[in-house]
Parts: sequence; structure tokens; C-alpha cells
Amino acid sequence: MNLKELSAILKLSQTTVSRALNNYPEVSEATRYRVKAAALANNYRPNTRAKNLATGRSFAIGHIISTSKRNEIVNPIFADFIAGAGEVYSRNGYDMLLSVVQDVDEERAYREMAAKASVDGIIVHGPRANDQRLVLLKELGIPFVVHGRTGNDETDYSWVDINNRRSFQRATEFLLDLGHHRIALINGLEEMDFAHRRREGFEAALINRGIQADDTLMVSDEMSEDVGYRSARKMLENGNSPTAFLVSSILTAIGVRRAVEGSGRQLGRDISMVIHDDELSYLRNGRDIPIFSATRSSVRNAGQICAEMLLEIIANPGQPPQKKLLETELTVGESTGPVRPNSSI
Amino acid sequence: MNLKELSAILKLSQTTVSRALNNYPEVSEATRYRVKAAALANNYRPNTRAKNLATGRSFAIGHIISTSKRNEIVNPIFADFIAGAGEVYSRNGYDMLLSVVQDVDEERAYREMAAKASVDGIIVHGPRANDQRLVLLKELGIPFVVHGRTGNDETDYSWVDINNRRSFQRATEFLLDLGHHRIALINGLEEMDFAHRRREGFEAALINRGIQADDTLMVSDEMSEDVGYRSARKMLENGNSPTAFLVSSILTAIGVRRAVEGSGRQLGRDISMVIHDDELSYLRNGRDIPIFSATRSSVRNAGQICAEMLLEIIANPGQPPQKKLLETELTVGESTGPVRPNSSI
DNA sequence: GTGAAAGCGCTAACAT
DNA sequence: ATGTTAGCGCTTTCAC
Repeated sequence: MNLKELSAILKLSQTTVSRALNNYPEVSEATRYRVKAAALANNYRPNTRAKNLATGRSFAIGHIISTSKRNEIVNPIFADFIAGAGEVYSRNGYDMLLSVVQDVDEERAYREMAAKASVDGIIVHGPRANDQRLVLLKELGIPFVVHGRTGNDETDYSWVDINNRRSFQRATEFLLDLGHHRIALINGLEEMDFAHRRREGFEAALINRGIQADDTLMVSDEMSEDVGYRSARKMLENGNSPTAFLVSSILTAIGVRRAVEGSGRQLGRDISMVIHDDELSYLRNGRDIPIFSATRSSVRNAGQICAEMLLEIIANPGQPPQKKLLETELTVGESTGPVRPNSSI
Repeated sequence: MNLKELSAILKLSQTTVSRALNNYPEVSEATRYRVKAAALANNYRPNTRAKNLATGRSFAIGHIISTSKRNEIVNPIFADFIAGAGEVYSRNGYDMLLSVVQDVDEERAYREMAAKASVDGIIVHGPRANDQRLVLLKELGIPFVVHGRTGNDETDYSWVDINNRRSFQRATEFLLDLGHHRIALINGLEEMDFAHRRREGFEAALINRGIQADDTLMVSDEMSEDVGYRSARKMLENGNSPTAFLVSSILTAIGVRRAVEGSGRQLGRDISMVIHDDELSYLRNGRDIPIFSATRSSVRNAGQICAEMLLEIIANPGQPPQKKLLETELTVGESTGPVRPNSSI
């Protein structure tokens, strides 16, 4: 069923039917009602391809996910983010176009999306410390929103980010207040902007209390269970081992927990752990994971906010860039009670 | 730069330019060369929207991911699958359209995709034991490929699946051959088709050896670390605890490992574990996870195969449905040596 | 308030 | 081998 057929049934012009369906004011209420009823009855849906061509818009948002040939890892937080963004899109009649590209082909992918005019806007994932993609997108003139930020904010662009620095500073202070002096930081790769900010927050908290950051207690690596286990184990075997861990992802924290338990210590009694858990809904589901969550702003939520911001920008072009910093909240896990360092600290 | 402008520069008709670019045979080699060079120089990309309308195709494949309001879980294997499929799409000039919908809205989402003609085909994810979606898609007449299968194969459709039944039967036999009698199965939710088949394979192997399946050693639940830990722990505390675990996902297996280690036993010495690991590239990356992998056909690979099959079906309509059963391979993890039950078994 | 007609940027018959 | 022309199914002037 297309517009022509529908208007034939109604004995109206395509124009009127189109206007009625798109809520143009000049159509009489009676006609509009009749048209909408007929559209519903005939299960009419405007052909996207035709609509796109006529309007010059595609009602689609592009997401470019880059994988590296080396490790083939797809960032798992991505699934949650997508779920949040997707919800907003479908509520607003937008589609989501996903492009999975090798990191080396990334620039080409962006250029192609822009030239083919297949999307009205783009969400940028996983910004690096000094990300050239944003410069390119500005140049291409395509609306975009970044999930995260990039180091030197010379280019002015729209972003949604959590306050990683503050969050880690507060989490560190929380542990310091409990009496910990030797706190380990298990962090993501420093080339990612977020990991860089997290370390800054961690170090700032230590410096404020006159504590020197100890390099042997700081890890910057992929956020996997394996890395969590190895790093923590190594630290715990050391004579001067940490009494608390600040961990950058739940997956890593699962590894840390295993190392702690394997060393005969007990989490929440001998060792404290604070996790920044804006990630991985399917892991969060475990209710007795002894963690102390540093945030409630989930990635899913961030996905929603990014999507809403982008749609807003597309609807009202020419505005100054929008920025949104999501604050986190320090909440203590239900099942393990308050964290206290043991008497030996 | 559009076709009109490009052909003006070349002093050729739009038709000729279009034909040259699309490799139609009737264009002279000289012209084709000239046209392609000009297209490259001017960074010309055909407008997708126009091309779609003209050809009646959208060069896009739809993926519908359903989440349930209840647990908000996005199946993590999805990210890997998408990566594999996406690779194939971009190689073939296709886009990937992602729709995230509440499970209750799923039918509407499929109908909409079909009516709006926004995709040329659909990949169905996570088929349930008796999945009505396939009936709907057949009815809508849109090409589709299922990742997995559904219980009663009355409807004839195309699918790509791994041989879950055989894989679990062989894994169980492997453990039986090592002398194990009490083998625990930590499985996914039975409402999912794959979990159902896996249990069948497990039970078949036991029955063949005259062993009665023990309900207290069989778990069917969400595949999370938490579930793995709780289930394994409960079993290990029991007087009559298992000597081996057969686990349906790496994430769950991480929980099982923690439970085993927490009970003072050692994996690969006191307890054996076989994992079906077609999942989660970011977990697989850990090199010293003591697992015995039951397969090499990763989800990423399945994504590629599904995508290729669907593109093939779209290119050659009217063929009978295609089916592909991926066999698995039993490989033993590098770092832990051969699995042997301890002497007490 | 409604309709006729042009056009979005391509592709594909149908000439030549 | 190249060009002319007519759509694809909508939206959007412009006219009534």
C-alpha cells in the first residue's frame, strides 16, 4: 500500500493525504480523521526510501564501532549504550545504522557516511586522548555527539560524559577516609580519554592527603577479568601489598576478587574494593558481587542522553555545541555491609 | 557532488556516468576509466537515498535485538556477532540497521521494517524454543536468516547454527572417558532453543553410559558470573559434589572457577571443567583461564556466515532455504595441561 | 481546504 | 557505446 493507492481509495489527492498524515494544519479535521483511519485500516506506512529522498533526510543515526585487527575486541559496554540510544531512536522514528570498521578504515567510514548522506547524524564512541575524528566530522559538517570527551578541547563539539575525574577522586577519598594508605588503581588503557581522567582524579585525591602515588600500585591495561586477576595477584604477593583496590570496570573487578580470595584474604574485611560500575548490565545483575558502586549513571542512560542530544541538535541546527557532564553517586553494595579496613592498617 | 554535476564536468550523460560507475559492460573502457577517475577526484559518492528509491532496494540488513523490561539484559554475545556480520556487510556495500525493542513490541518492529521497506533482509537473533517470529517473517515475505534454530522445524527457513547437541554430547563423553561420573551441567535458560539442545546432548551421553542424569547437578539459568558461582558453590558444598563441570558460557565459567577455588579445590587437578566457549571475545582474551574449549567456531564467525547467507539469498531469490550446521572442535586449553580426574574419582 | 505539478538523485527501459 | 526519457514514492511549492 503506497500513497497513490491510499489516496485513490479515499478519492483525495496524494497531497492532501500526505498533509493529513503529517499533521499539516491546513487540512480539515474531518478529512484528517478520515485519512488517518484509512491509513490505519490499510496498514499504510510511508516508504522510507521515498520519504528520505523527498525530504533530504534519512531519519537514521550512524554509530561507528571500531575494532582493531590486533585483538578483535568489541568493547562490551557498547551493547548497553546501544540499547539506551536505540530506545530513544525508535521513540522518535529514527533508525540506527551501525558500522563496524577496522580502526585503520575509520576515517574512510566517516567520510562515506557523510558523502552517501545515509545518516542525519553520528555518535562517536570511545574517544581517544587526542582524537582526530572530531576534527574530521566538523570538517564534514555532519552533526555529531561524542560519548566521552577528548584531551585538548580545542575543537568545540557536543559531548556527554560522566565526571570520571571527580568520580575517581571521591572514590579514592572514600577509601582514604576509611584509613587506607596503600590503594591500588586498576585502570583502563591510558590512550583512552576516560582512563586518563580517572587516573588524574585518583592522584589528585592522594596528593591532597600528602600521599605519594605508588607506580607499583597502578595498572593501565585492557579491562578484562584476566588483567584484573594478574595485576591484583602480583600486587598481593608483594610484601608491601595494597589494602584497597579501586577498579575501573566490573569485569576487571571479578578478576581482582578472584585474586583476593585466592590469597586467603576476604573482601570487605581484609581488603576493600570500590568499582566504577557504569558498565555491563549482564554483570551487574549478580546481586552479591561485593562491590561498592561509584555511580548510578549507567551506560544505558548515557546512550539515551547522547541520542536525545543529537536529535535535538538535528532538529535545531546552528546552535552552539551542547555539553553534559553526568555526576556519579557513591553507593555501597547491599550485601556486604560497610567497608572497613582491618585493624592492621 | 551529485551525478548531475559529475556528468556535467565529464560532458557525458548521467546515464553513461552511472553505467560506468556500476560496471555495466556496454561502457567503453576509455570512458569508464575517465569516469572513475573523475569520480575519485571529486570524491563522488552516489546518494544512498536516491539509489534506494530508484532500485527499490535499501542495501541494508535489519537486526532486531529484543530486551526484556524485566532484566534489561542485552545478550553480550551480540557484540561479537554484530562485528562479524558488519564486516561482511561493509565488504558488500550494505548497511546494518539495528533496532532495539522491548520484547513485547517485537512483532510491531518486524512489521514496521517490512512495511517501511527500510531493509532488504533481516537476521533473527536468539530464537526461542518455539518461536513465532519466523512464522510472521515468512508471512511478510521478507528474506531472513536465523542465528540458531527453533524447536519444531515445521516452518522451512534458513538458519545458521552450531551443533549444540553434538557438541555437548562429545564434551560430556570426554569427561566420562576421563572417569568422571558426577558431571554438573551449568546451562542457559531452557526457553532458549540452544540451551534445550545442549541439555539433550548432555543427557544422551550419560544415558549411553547407563548413567542417570542427576537433577541436582543441572542448572538452567541466565549465563552470568553470579549464577555460575552460586550454582557451583551449592553443588560443591553438597556431600555428593560433582567432579567435573560442563559450562555453557565463559562468563558463567568464571563464576564456577571462583567457586571451585573458594572451596579449596583446584581446577585441572581436583575438578575438571569443559566450557563451550563460542562467546565473548573480550573474555577469551585471557590466556590463562583454565578452560577446555569445546569449539572454535566463534560467534563472530557465525555472524559472518549468517550475513553471507542472507546476502546470497537476497541476490538469488526463490531458492529453497539454506541451512548450515557448524561443527565444533574439542580443544584443550594451553596453560593447564590435560584434564584428569583426581585419584579419588 | 484541496489539488496539480515539479522535483529529490538516482536507475533502467527504450531509443539511436 | 552513448543519450533521452520515464519513473521510484514521497514532499513541497504554487495555484485555485
